[in-house]
Amino acid sequence: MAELAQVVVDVPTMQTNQPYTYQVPEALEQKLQVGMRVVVPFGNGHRQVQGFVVGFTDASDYGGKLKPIQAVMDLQPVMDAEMLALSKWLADTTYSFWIACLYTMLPNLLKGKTHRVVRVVDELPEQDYFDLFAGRDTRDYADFADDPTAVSRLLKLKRAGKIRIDYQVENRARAKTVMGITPLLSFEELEEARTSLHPNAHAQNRLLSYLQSIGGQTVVQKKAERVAQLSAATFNQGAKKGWLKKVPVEVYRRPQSQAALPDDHHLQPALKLNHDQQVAVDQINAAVKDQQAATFLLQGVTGSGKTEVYLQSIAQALAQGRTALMLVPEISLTPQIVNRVRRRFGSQVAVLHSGLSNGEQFDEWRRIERGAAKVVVGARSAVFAPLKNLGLIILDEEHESSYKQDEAPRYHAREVAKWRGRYHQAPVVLGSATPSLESRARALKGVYRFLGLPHRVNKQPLPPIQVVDMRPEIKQRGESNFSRPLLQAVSDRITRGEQSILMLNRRGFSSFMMCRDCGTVLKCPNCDISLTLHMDTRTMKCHYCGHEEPIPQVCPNCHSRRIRYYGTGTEKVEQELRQLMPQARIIRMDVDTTRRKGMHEKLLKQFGDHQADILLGTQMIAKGLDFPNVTLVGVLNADTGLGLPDFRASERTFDLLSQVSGRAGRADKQGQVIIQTFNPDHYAIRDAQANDYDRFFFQEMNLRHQASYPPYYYTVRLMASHPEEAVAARAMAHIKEKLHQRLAPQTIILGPTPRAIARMKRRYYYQIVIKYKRDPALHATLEEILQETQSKGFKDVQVSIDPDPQYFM
DNA sequence: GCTCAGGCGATT
DNA sequence: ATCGCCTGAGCG
Repeated sequence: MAELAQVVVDVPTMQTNQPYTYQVPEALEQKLQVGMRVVVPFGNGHRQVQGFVVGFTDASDYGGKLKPIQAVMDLQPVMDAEMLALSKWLADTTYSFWIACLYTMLPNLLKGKTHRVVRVVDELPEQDYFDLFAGRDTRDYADFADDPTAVSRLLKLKRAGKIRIDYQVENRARAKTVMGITPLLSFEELEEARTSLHPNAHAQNRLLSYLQSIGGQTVVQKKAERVAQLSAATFNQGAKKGWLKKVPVEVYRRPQSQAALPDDHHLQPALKLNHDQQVAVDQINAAVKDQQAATFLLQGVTGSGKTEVYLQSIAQALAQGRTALMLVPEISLTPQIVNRVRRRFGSQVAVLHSGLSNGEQFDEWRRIERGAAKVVVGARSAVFAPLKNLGLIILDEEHESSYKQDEAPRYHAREVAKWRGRYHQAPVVLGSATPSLESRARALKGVYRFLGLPHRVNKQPLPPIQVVDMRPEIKQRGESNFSRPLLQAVSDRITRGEQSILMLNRRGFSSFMMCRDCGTVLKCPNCDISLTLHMDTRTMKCHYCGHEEPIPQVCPNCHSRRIRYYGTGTEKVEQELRQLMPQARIIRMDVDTTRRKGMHEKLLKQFGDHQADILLGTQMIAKGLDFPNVTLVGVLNADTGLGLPDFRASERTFDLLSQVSGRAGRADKQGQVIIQTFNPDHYAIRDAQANDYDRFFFQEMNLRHQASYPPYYYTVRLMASHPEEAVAARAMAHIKEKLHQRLAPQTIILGPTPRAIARMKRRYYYQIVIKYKRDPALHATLEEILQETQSKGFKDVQVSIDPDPQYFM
């Protein structure tokens, strides 16, 4: 007796964050299933919204009259039981709206668009009818949206009952189709048709033979034209004569880069494993086979063949009839690893990442959902890939902070992966050369199972790392981004026809305008941060709100002309490098040069083809690249991140330096790494130089222990904002008081403090950081705070909660 | 998020 | 008395 449906509606607010009960009209009773999207009326007026059916019930304790579901948007559920349960868990643990979690887990196209349509229902004054409707009866409300006078006139007419505003939810999820043909006649009938042909009708004759050859199948017309060497006109004639019919055929929009890959008959075979790799693969396989939801930490130095372990483990999972999911930090950054998976597993691989168009994303999702793809490679959100019967989940570079989403829902892909592993009784493999302290500590405690790959596959030593102290360099030669040893090394490579990668660590860094006379720094009018100089557009930009203004000629404060830019951006470094080495060919890679789609791949390809001697870029060049001709890696400023007010600053610096060092000399040529720093004695730099993860780990663990930070404590960050600073501060003080009353005495509450960037988008931000080991009251207290800050005492105060934050700025 | 009702001051 | 704007409640 499932006649009432529980629907989560697309109204992301605290108050509506619960399923609403709707009647199921008789006509929909057979069609409707849990996990489908529906259109439901919601609220007053003619409003309708998209929603998700999350359950059925036969009774409701709601006092009012139940409304009926208006329409079903899907033929098949878009969420199965696993995904629904996961969405609920996600909402719960990240303190987010259920509806937001549902959308996060699905392709963008499944978020319906609502249109508002203005409809004339009664005689209008001539003037209004002419001005607003131009003689028509309906118009799209969006046409008026940015014309305030028109909007107010419309509202007046609406109050007078002359017009209505209707809502329409548009389902944007459509499969792409191409024209196909299906023979309508049997072999014999086609033969019969042939006898009545004019002797000169060669083309039609060939068409008949072709139709006979495909035996009733539907074929894409373009393909038929090619195979049978016929024109579209002949097919049209065939259709007219009733030999065949034209039918739309669903096709998948495949990402362009996929076209160039070899077909399934030319897949790359597995490589031979060394002993350590074999041990790792065996352990993982055993867990897959025995359906153990174990988490493995696979720690392997650069070049130790982690990827091959992943691939062979995936192969085993497939051999067991199960599917596999492999996550990589940001896929467009690592085309090489994606291609390796594709070359091994061919067309059963689906790729999901942010560079796909909505259509491509939707189609890859459908291939997975229908079981056509059994291996999924993707970035963070691919952790929600609708694979059934998962046998193995891999997170490569598990320490990467990009696995944590920095907007709501603030989930960590690692935790979602572990959840899915438990659900499917499948192992999760976390791989890294420099595991996060959290993961390594868990491996030490036996919570994760440790697998080590301490040796490089090619037995080559890691490249020597030279640390250059910049302090004497600057003293002797004045301001420069390049030390003499680095310049010498780069110029040696150019002489030898080899290549160099130079990395500028830009974390917490920007080029800003500063007046040399009065010290005024050009700041964003909306946010409390300095504007960044962008030479390409010749503007000053705010990286937080997008505000843009021309580069000033004079200081806005003292009108001095001596206003200059300050700091080091890749553009400025490039300029200096061009001056120092006019003969060098340089490719610059940063957010500016890679903004356009496909530029990333293009620049990397250019560099790979040796069209440049130097690849100069930000962190984005540190990961996953593998160019055999690169024998020098230089880090221009190793320590800009060290000074940040963030307990993970050292860990990130160590990771970055270790990571980037692995980029030198991976083939037969000996590589070299040069790190420029003002802190040559810092343990993160020293240990990275010595390639000593363990020493870094224990030193850093010590510090975390003393300061009660992860992995010894968990952290949660609470943020509150308001256009007025005092209101934000007062709200936070109240929240702190509440936390103090409710939380365990061992729990540490830091703050409230203004955030490092205290004002953003015209709002003032305060934050509280909670550190706890175990606090049974925490979850309920935070939920309560979210509820409470909806009340009138907290008008316009926005509160957000970030569990396990990756950044504290 | 959006709408409507009720309250209030401004406008005729 | 009427209009316009703000605020808060409720949405099934």
